[in-house]
Amino acid sequence: MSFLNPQSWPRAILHFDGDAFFTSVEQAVHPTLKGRPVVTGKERGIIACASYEAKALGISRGLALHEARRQCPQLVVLPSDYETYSLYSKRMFHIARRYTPMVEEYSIDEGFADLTGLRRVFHASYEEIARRIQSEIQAELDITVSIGLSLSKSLAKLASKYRKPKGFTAIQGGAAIGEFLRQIPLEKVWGFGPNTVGLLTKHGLATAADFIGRPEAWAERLLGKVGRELWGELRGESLYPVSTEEKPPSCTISKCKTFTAVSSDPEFIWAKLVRNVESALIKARRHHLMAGGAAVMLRRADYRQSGLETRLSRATSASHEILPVVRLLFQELMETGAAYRSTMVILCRLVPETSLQYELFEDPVRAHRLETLNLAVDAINSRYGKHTLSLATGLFLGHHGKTDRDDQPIRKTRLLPGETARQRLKTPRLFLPV
DNA sequence: TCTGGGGTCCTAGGACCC
DNA sequence: TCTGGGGTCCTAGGACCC
Repeated sequence: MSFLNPQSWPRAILHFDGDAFFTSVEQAVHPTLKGRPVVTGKERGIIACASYEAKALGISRGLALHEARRQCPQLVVLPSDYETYSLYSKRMFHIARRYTPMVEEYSIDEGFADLTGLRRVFHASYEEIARRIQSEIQAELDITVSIGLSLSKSLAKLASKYRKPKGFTAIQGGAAIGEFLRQIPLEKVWGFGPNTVGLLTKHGLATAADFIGRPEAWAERLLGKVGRELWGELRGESLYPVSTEEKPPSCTISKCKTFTAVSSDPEFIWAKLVRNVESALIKARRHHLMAGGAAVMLRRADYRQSGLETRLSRATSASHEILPVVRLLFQELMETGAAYRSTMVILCRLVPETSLQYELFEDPVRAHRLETLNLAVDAINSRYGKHTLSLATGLFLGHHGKTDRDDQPIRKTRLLPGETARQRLKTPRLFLPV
């Protein structure tokens, strides 16, 4: 094993991480909140982010609000304001992009930048460039970030978390890496979750240094591809590139909601599921996406989960088209008498909206498209019959309580216009209960 | 964490074809 | 009809992330 020459920066990867991002933005926008214990998450009753002042009083993320208020009566509780957080996020990434276009927006409050090769351009060391980015963010946005600078994304991310808030940690080459990783317990490593940590602990490992001290082949044998890659990343080999690609609109949209109390009432549970479907569809339409498949998951009182998934005969974002399908899945899944605590719907196989269905049913009709739309309606009606849509809706309304998978009216119904025999709704498949 | 909500990636194994 | 090998596609589910 040969660590890299201490003076060389084969790669200079920066990770910047907003300190208590949501509450910091709130304090920047409302300076009177500075120095006070602030939390966000009012709308959900659970703390989404706690300012450092709140953390100092023992308030942490995930805590129930009533509990937090009891502990700390002077707590300032705010609803999440994602619009503003996104705006600050954009500004933060914009500042990083003054130095390089190689910036990855990893999440709303953290990102990577590949600074490799910029020393000459800015007549500055990588540390100086990183510090400039850090101080410009603070000066212009009035929020702080913690910085990690190292040879790979995994190391940079560990470094930025090492000192917070407003931290600056650079780990370059050789002995520095080994020394640093000796202080890092396995569970801090990006990519080691509870299961992996458990496995590694069984093999006698405790720190990230222990991990990279094992042979590469050992890491790969035990943990597969991810294990080999992390092994290299932690030794300073940059294997995960900083990706500037805009995240393609996600392939799934899911909505889940936990009931305030568990329920075994099918009508109640169905109503909750319908709400999930509607909000998932609203999101889909906002992103101009249509779902080509749908899945339903129910979580039982004992937290076991089961679900069913199906493809749609064609993509849609119309609730009157999706709900009958979801109803089928729900009926198949719901066990009479069993108690449930949450429902989830997943819209999958999302594709860009082709606009016809959406325009037709959801939008105010625009005059210049009227003719096109009418033609389309005529075409659908003449091809599939005027009951095409009412069949689906009636199905949803009229078969309450039916749970037979071979339910004839359901199986035979042409759920969506445009379906062929091959595309017909497949028999739902069971997800294994967890 | 006694369990919130929204995602991504990887892999084993089955289906299907030649 | 059975057997075998090999390739590809798809899916379910695990694990992990913020």
